[in-house]
Amino acid sequence: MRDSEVEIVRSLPLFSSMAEENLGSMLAGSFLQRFPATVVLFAESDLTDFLHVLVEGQVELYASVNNREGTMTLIKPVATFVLASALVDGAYQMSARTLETSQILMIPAENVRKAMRDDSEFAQKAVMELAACYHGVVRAYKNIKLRTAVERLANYLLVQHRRQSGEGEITLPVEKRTLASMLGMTPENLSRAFSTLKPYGVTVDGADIRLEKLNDLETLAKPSEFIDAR
Amino acid sequence: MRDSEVEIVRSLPLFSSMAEENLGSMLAGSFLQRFPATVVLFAESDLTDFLHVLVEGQVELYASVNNREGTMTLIKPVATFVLASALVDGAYQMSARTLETSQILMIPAENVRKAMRDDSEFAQKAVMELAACYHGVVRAYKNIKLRTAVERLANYLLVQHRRQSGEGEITLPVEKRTLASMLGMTPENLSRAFSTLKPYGVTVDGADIRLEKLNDLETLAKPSEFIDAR
DNA sequence: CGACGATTTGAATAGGATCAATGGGAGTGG
DNA sequence: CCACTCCCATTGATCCTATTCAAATCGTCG
Repeated sequence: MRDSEVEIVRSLPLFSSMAEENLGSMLAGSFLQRFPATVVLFAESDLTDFLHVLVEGQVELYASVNNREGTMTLIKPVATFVLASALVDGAYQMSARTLETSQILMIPAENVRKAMRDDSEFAQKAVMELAACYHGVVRAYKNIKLRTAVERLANYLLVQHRRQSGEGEITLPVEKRTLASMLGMTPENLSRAFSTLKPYGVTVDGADIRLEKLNDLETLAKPSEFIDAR
Repeated sequence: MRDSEVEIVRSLPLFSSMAEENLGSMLAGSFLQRFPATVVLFAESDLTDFLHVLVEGQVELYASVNNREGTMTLIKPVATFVLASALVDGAYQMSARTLETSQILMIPAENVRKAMRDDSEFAQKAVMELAACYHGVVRAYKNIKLRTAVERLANYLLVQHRRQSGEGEITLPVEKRTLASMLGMTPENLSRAFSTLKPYGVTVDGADIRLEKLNDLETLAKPSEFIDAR
């Protein structure tokens, strides 16, 4: 591994306060791999070989039941994923695929578990990271359980607007069908949800969305600090 | 705190390998409290003062949006809850109420955070516990996102049957309206879901349920190792 | 016994999914 | 460069699932 790659890892809060030697030995046997789009990285039933660090590109975590499939979450660089699975030494619990060409640093799960045992600083950070992941899923769970499809879309748009700070204009970071799946609806229904939001100042042009009545949209969406990410 | 109470705490995997002195200092300032049924213990926006250990009774964790409300999970003795919130020193993220008269051991969250810093064994266990909690919510999320109401009920019945090992007979451990909320539907819809399951050998008599065609029910439910708890 | 809440049932409605057909881009190969 | 193909997105029609509103029944507890 190159120094620049080590730096990327080091820049993540999870690894920031790890002792140098422990970081080194954890990264031994790790490798950076490049994947094209649409590649399945692992299935939910696979044993967790690696903690993944998405360095570039985009990854979708999804789950399947029968022949239904749903997006659990989207990963953007730079971030780790499947930390919980890597730490408990079991199945991944979710499947993953690339949405774009991606670079992923793969750290052997066994190394991560060893690091947790040997480096108490890292264990602390792992606790914090896991707690944040946990609250993230709790938010997603509340979102789908307590809101309608239109409300979920409206809140999604508001969150994106805050993140992109685009002054009334945002660009969807994923294909609409992926967005639909993440929001727990069909692509058809997402189209209709956008139509429903037209009276609230939402206009759509491909992936470019204009939000011209933010106040009205907020009135509809009723965003909540305990569901919507900052 | 009495020795018997310390023993209860010690019996939980989370605290099992904690050094004696650390356990002692963590429990300093803790107290066992008795609550009647239907008492709100905290709201999702409250700052997390205590890690809770349910010693006896039953507790519901729930969330509210607008004036909609939904059960997130049910806690049964002996178990801790809101560990993640206690560790990160923020809001609870979920509200809690007792469903029955309950005894709850309340451990100051600050003590828990200190224990995590001081006791590396405890930090390890916290990681494992959090990872398990995380996977628990992921399961719940998949369940509600990928299954219909009838499927969720069918799988719930099968899980209860396995747990109660009642040879074709189970008893619902909660009121039907609470079960409905946990399964993400209205009480009316739960009634109808039970009716729908009649052809699959499910007969209802109050809280007593008989499952007379387990194979048919499984065919309908299509249980999944990665959604349904063991 | 009477009151209250839980549960059930019925009817109407709403929210979403499915099926089908059409339009639109992006990429491919001629 | 253009025609072709493929997949995404949209729209319409219909169906199904689940919620809402209303009313009746059942149980429990004071």
